[in-house]
Amino acid sequence: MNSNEIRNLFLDFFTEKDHKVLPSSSLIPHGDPTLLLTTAGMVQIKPYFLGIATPPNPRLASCQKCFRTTDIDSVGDNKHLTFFEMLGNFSVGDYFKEEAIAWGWEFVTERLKLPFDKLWVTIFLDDDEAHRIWKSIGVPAERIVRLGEKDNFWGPAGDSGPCGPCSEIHYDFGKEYGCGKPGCDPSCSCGRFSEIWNLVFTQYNQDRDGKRTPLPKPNIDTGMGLERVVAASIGKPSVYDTDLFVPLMDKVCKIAAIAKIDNDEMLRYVRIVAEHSRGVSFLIADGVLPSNEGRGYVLRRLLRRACFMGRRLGIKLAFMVEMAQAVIDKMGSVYPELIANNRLILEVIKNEEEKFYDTLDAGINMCEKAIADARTEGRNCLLNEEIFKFWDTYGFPFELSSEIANEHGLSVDRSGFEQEMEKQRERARAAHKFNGSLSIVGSVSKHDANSTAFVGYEMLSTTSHIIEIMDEKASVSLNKAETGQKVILVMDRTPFYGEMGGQIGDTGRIRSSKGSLTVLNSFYLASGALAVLVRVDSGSIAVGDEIDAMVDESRRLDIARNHTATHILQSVLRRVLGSHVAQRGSLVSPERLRFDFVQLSPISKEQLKEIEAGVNEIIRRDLPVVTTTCSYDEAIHDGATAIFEEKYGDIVRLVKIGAPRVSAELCGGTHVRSTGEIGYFHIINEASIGTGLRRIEAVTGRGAESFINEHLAILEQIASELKVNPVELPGKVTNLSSSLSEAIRQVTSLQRELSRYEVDKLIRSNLTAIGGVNVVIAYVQSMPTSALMEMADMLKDKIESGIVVLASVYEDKPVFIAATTPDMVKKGIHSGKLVKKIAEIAGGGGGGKPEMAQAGARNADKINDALAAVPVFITELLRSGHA
RNA sequence: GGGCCUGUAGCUCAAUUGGGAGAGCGCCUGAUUUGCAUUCAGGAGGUCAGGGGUUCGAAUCCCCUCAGGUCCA
Repeated sequence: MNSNEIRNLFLDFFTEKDHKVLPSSSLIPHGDPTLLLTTAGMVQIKPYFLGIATPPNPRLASCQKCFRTTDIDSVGDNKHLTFFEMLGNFSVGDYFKEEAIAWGWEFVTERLKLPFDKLWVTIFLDDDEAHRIWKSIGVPAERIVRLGEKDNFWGPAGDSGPCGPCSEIHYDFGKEYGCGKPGCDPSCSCGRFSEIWNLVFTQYNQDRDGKRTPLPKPNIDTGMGLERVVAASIGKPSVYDTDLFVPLMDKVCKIAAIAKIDNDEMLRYVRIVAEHSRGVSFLIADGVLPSNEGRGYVLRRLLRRACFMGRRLGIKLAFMVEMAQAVIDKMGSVYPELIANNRLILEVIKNEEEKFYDTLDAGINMCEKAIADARTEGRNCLLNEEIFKFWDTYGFPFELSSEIANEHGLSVDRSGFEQEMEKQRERARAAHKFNGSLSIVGSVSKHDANSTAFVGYEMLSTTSHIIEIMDEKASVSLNKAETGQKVILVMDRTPFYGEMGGQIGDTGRIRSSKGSLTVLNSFYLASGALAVLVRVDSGSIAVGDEIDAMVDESRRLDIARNHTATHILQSVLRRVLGSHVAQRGSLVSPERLRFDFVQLSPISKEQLKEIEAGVNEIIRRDLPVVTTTCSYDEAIHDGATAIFEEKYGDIVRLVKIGAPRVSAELCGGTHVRSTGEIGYFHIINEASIGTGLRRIEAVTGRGAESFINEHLAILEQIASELKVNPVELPGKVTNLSSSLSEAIRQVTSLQRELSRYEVDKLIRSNLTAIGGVNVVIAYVQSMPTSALMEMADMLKDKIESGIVVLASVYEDKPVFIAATTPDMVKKGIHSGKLVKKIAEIAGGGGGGKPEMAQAGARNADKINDALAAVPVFITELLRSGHA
């Protein structure tokens, strides 16, 4: 049986057992910032298990894309993978152990038709119930193995929460694949047994002290790795022998011109390239882009490892693009996101692969430099710290450093390198520990999403009742609030839009017979309740009060203009730049809108103008904006743009602009009725916000009006300052700037002229001889240090041999320059030492080179004293210099 | 989350213990008129990533922020 058959077989089987099949969710877990990537089938089920959300059906099944970074170094053996597909069936408080075990066994033996005598099961130490059930369906006791917490107890995630024993089905490939020891069973890690299915019985809740209490409604959570099951079904111990990998490995061999894989090392490299090419393709398809942190770094590391392994196989050219295309061709029919993002995937890989080769080139240079250094120091090895630094700081692989060193007859020390690596790991771990566990910010709210009716789409004011009052942090329940207090309220009906999908929350007013309140913000609490933050302006408010709630209408309309404009912008971006443009973030506030999206190449000024004009054209056509509700499937079938994954089975809200439409997006936000209401759209900023990501900020309506007015006012102010019409400004500014630089040129040249004149004067009036040496000491007019130095240079030229000391005041501070001709330097005069002594008298210090030095000081009134001391210093220096 | 490295002219990079911001390539002007990067002379081009601090004085030292690279988790 091949992978497609088994995938379908599984989902069909559980459909028969009244399970609802959920499509795979994205590899980027949405709504769970604590998770880097989707690591198991239960990730999208978790909210149902925790009771935060209601499942569409108590029995669920899925084939889920998963990605685990922990096994990255083990990839290439028979069973570890980074990217894999996980089949699973789930019971949310419905069936339990009995059914889970029976169905698991039925599927494996009757549908997969795995030979009965090849199957073993493991259970948790004291789980006698599981033992009884397995035995009752016919598994012989000698093939039921009891294992400890490490293997057969799941959870809790973190230090508390739901957890329970689990039970695994293992496939026995036979003695010839194992260690051959007599006691060999599924607990042995020799490779003879493969864990194919893990059934988790979530039946306890564990508190912080480790105490477990039974859950009233236990859950079932199972996971079966598709790759391993396919391997077992064809009786092969390696996942790489399945139809999921064979074509990819053939492709690697073809590119590397390998006729036959004839050693273990080569096999491992081929496997890694094939495995990683799947991972990178799927990550990019789900919206991950290379970066130096988080998910992006996982992607980058995977791609670079694959490139490096390819290199070791003798592949000289960039090849990962070809590999990715092979993955897309193989898996695209099951995972359409690969096909939808085909171009993006190839382009990202191409860019990243090129960057990696740059890193390698830079590394080769560093390495050769280090080898040359080692030679000159007479070493016959490269230092551990050096090689580690190449890897740690510049990403240059150890293996390459080692190769290059060996070519030059130098040795390297692998264990030393590993030690440095371990130190690095230790540092990271230590830093992690102190951080502690994150405390989840909850609220005391007893309400959830169903407690409040949101009527804000149809009306901007309504009567309603207060059903809950909490303090500002939602940590204490209150019965009432008085004037001056800031509290959080939940109402049974609300017109206030809670911050969601980038659109910020409404503000407004609440009035009752007893009080008057200002609504400062609207948002959703962790419980799902739609709440408002209010300030009690006068009177009081209590639970149960009837109130009138009114949204700030003009602000709401500003927001609506920006939100509808955001939808138009997205559709125009796709038209102008291409269909790869995908939303990565959005902010809709009354003042402006911000839109982040995937775009690998920079956007030209012309394109930006075209985008802006395109949006305004749609605004002027005054197209109707229509919102409808329908099922998720209908919407997607209708060609709507989904931004974040909606929950399966949800009724979604679809916002369509125009007919024939220019945009259709799933969106819960508030919009204008027709595009003409937006008035005018103006882009105020466009910038890169990271690899492959760009951001556009824009204003509309009133915001655009005030933006343009402000800018026109600035123009007019400048024009009146320069006494010209605004249209004449460009010419005027060009003239001004060129005449200014001309003036500056003249001033510097005149200054130089003046200095020359001054120099001649100083030679006549201030040249003295000290101990037979020409010395010029002068206090000159204010000028910057560089001008003083030029003057000192001129004086040196004139006197040919001797010492020059100049003083001046620049920006209220004394400045000293000392300059010495080369022959006097040889006689022991150091300008730096001299100028330092001089400046010290005026409360400063200085230094410089022997020929020329500068100093600054604090006391301008001491300059004359300082200069008076110069002859003494020179005499001293001359004496000690001669001695 | 924790390290390490980098940020200077359009590009590639220098700048010694803190002391006058530079080179090569490219660009502009003028000569040269040539075997395919001709040569020569002159010129423009810099918030030394940004902000704060230490100092008489900071590209240089310290702190923070931003951006890029890289490793570990």
